[in-house]
Amino acid sequence: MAEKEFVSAQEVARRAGVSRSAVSRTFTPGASVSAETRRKVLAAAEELGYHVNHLARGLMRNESGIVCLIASEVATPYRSALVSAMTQKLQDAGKIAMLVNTDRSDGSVDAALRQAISYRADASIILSGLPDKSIVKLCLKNGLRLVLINRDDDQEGPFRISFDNDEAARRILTAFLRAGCRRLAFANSAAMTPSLMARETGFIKAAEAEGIEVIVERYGNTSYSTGRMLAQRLLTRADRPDGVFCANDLIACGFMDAARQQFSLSIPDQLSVAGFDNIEQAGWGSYDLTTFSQPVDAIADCAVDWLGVTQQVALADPSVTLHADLVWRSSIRGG
Amino acid sequence: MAEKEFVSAQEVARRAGVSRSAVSRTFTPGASVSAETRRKVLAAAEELGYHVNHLARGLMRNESGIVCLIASEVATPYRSALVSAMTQKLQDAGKIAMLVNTDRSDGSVDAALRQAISYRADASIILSGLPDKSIVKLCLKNGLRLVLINRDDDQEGPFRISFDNDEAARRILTAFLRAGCRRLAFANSAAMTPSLMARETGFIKAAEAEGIEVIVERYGNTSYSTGRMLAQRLLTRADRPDGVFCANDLIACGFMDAARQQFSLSIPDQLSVAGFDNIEQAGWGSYDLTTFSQPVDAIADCAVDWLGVTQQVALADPSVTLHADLVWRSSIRGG
DNA sequence: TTGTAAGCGTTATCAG
DNA sequence: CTGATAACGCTTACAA
Repeated sequence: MAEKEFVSAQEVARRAGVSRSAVSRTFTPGASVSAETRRKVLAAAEELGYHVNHLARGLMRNESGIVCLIASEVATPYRSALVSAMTQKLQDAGKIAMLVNTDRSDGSVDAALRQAISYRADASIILSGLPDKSIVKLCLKNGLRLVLINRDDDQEGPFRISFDNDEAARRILTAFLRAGCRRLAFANSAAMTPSLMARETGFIKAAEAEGIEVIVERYGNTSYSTGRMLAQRLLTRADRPDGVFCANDLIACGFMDAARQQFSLSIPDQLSVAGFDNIEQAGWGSYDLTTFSQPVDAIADCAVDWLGVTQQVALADPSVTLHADLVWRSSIRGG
Repeated sequence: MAEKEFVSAQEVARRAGVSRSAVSRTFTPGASVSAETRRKVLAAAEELGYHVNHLARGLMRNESGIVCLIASEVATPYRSALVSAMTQKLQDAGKIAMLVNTDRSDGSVDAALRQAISYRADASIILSGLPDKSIVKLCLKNGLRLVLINRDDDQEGPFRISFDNDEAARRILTAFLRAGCRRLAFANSAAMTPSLMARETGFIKAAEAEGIEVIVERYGNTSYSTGRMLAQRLLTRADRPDGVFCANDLIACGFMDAARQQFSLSIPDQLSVAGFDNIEQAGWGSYDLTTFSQPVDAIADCAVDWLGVTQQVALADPSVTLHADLVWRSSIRGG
């Protein structure tokens, strides 16, 4: 069984008693075809279970309808929220997402982009990692649009969407000071991606302007367990910090759990904590974390809108900086 | 700029001074081509930035290399872990994942399958929801393989992977009894998907066998906030339960937070809680939840292996039941 | 091993 | 509005 395989426009045409071009036109929005022919074609198609072959269509039109999503750590709350929003918006725009997981190797962003080229994707949205300059040039030459999320690098060509991390750092500093914190720390992973580093340096600079020195600790990957480890390191210091800005929410959650369970600290009375991302768990009762929201829907909208724009315009405005809203909860003592 | 578009095998052939079939063969594993020609072709391809057009290749071979992942609630911890594992394993098997988000509408699983047919996907893996019988038949007729995850329905045709929920229910009942719990409850969402219902009925039956009646509460969707709401309902009862099996971890986390914060209950001293899925957060310090692990890697392996199998074998063994391991943590009083 | 030629299922062009 | 015909870029007999 099952050797019959797919049904083609040819067969539909025969069945409906029309030419194959009539069939094609019926399934091409805005093509001129009479209501009667259309009806006959649709009936025959339904009966036979015909579906336009997007492979062949993409071959002809040089536009596959595929958009490649390139990401690592897809199971992470923030990343998965982004993937979810992206797939949704792409579908709304009539596109379909191809998801490439780059967890394994390091040069895999480049490999992912080659996949995108091979499938003649209309665009690639890079949610994590950074492609090599040469492959970027290759993509652009091939008409494959590139969107870079959360990368403040000075890459040429790709459309870049990122957040104003400096501004966020300044705002959270003010909040810490108003809460009466005296010894501030920044809890970072050792990943040193642009956005993480921007938060770190932004926080340090903002504190410097107030004459305060920030204790910085970096360790491991950007995860919950890293947060616990950072708590271990920061809270055993003689000059124990009383206000900690964590590079993201995952780290903050780990930090809070360790602070409470291993150091019996009360939050926010003895320790104020802030995070970044506003992942779902930040709103959970055990954390109720003050953090910055990176509105994934806005990012997705922004990216997908840009895909719909003409090439001319696309090249004109190569980047966008969004603002991260401060979500005030109870992990910082109220002013 | 960028109007040059993609480079074809034709151009590579010209550049390398060989026929276009030589180029094709060079990129077809196991085709007969001399080392010398191969070298020339590879050099020319590299120089020109040639990439095989998978659209055209798929058209010829009737095998696109695309596997469609159909899922709702992709941002959820369990679901995103599954998506991550699936994409990884598919890539290892030389396939590529197309992700279709079915959050929006209800009949969207069917729509997603139509997409899969249109792109001539080699298979579709349905992570949530249930397709209509007619579309399933259409897929199968078209040679599109179907995998159904966590669906114990009596669907014909698709390969089904699910967990032994009954067994899990029996085991957790034993644990509750050993912990000295007297009044048991099952906290479920109103989604009533097969796996959720299997856990519920399995738990009820197991308790019945011991002469115990289970309080069942169902509410809303399968989420953290539902867990809080269920705590509200269950913990205000006159016969307040002291052992609660939650349909999944997300519900359990919400339940625990509400139990502690709104009812000042100590877990596990005054209340034992168990969940299902073993999402990352179940292991976080604030929850340390006893739960069942649904090993996403095993599921993904199982699904992807089946895709590689010949059609004959594929039809022979239409389903697999995996065992969910009990992950013992501190949310149930120790025996 | 190599090249030639015939498809794969579309869409776009161009007469009618 | 409709139908033939020529691409699109590739793979695969078949013949050399």
